[in-house]
Amino acid sequence: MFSKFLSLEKEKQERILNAALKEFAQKGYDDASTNEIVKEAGISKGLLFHYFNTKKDLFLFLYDYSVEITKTEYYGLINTNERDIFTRLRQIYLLKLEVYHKHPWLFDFTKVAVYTESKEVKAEMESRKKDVLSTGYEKLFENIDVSKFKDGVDVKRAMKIIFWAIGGFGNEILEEVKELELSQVDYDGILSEFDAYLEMLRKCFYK
Amino acid sequence: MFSKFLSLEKEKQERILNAALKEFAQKGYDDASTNEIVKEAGISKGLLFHYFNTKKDLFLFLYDYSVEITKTEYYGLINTNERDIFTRLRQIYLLKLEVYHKHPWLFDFTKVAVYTESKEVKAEMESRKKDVLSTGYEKLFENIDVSKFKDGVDVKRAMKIIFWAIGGFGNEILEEVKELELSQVDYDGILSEFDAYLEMLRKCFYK
DNA sequence: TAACTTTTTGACCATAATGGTCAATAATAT
DNA sequence: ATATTATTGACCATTATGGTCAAAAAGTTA
Repeated sequence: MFSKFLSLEKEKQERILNAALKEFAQKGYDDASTNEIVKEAGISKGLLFHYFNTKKDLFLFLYDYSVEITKTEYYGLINTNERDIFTRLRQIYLLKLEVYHKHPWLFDFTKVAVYTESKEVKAEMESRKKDVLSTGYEKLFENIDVSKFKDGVDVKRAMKIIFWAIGGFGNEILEEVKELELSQVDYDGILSEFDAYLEMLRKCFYK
Repeated sequence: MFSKFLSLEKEKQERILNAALKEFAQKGYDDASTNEIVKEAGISKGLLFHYFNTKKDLFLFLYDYSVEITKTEYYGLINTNERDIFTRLRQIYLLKLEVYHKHPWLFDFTKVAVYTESKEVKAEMESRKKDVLSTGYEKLFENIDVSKFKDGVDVKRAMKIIFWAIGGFGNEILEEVKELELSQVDYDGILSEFDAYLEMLRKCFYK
């Protein structure tokens, strides 16, 4: 069905995909404009509809594509054998940073798609959401070794604090990094800053 | 200039204001529709333009209104004499929850307004931003008593962690609470949950 | 070279939505 | 009953929408 599109060179595919993800992520299904997408992607109107019949088909293709990427490049790579929550979350956030760089609008798009209220696509989204991977949020905390926490610490709450703190740090970094090229990012600086925070939290909650 | 609008009954004013704040907050200046606003506010098209000449005037009025509210009902009420960071942030977040309830779209709108790229209003926003109140973020941490922190703790980082954790908690609550009526909100439950988190953080970082 | 296939274009549709107007109606005050 | 004010919504020109399609450009095969 999308074979024509899929046999394009990767670079062009990505350009179109990114443009479309961005537009939908920013405006939602109804308000997203195919004109904007083709302008941003640098292709003609006709070509977009040549690849993806309709706006709706494009949207649903993007969703399936996003789920696939999320599975193979994010959730699928989370190592649930790592039972130390700090090491685990460290790994996960580095992963997320990478995915973010390769697909800057993927997470935003997924969120918009899942929560869309648009009549045109809601039904299709609803049926897709049924066979979705476990939310991932659960996966973050799956099989964590709780015996490492100090006695008397409410582990659930502690994990939430850790989660929020890392999320806050992550968002701050993401803001800074969003515009930059991968090569411009000071990975080492970010990492040592990150580790300083993890170390503080470890001292707070671990034995 | 907006005297006609300002002499309306408060209830109607609020209805119009909230509808407009919501539409602009959700779609940004360019994509916001005055038709949507009047529909949501339950007034006729003509009336909106009778009160606020143009879409642009409405937008700028809303911004000034938002700044005013933020000043008088939020930043202005922060007690910087309270030097304990936990007590301070506790107070601030309760305040924020209240403002959120009275004006659910105010914070989102302000953000959208400040970051807008729309040609129609960018210049006016730029000049307004100059004489803006200190960002508030600074005010959160102004005059905090750092001597209460454990020796050897990097206070700056600790405060960030505290800030992120509270922000995370706050957002979670906001999500839950957004739709509800003020009377339906289980303030006591939220508060005791909040206090449990604050207590944990206090144990982490205070002497 | 020429014939044929595939990819790509953008001017062009009907339709719908946009910000804004204004004569006319309804509500209120005198 | 008259004058004033508040409110309506059909209407306007303009712009944007998702989608089409004949034709041009690029690529392939001979």
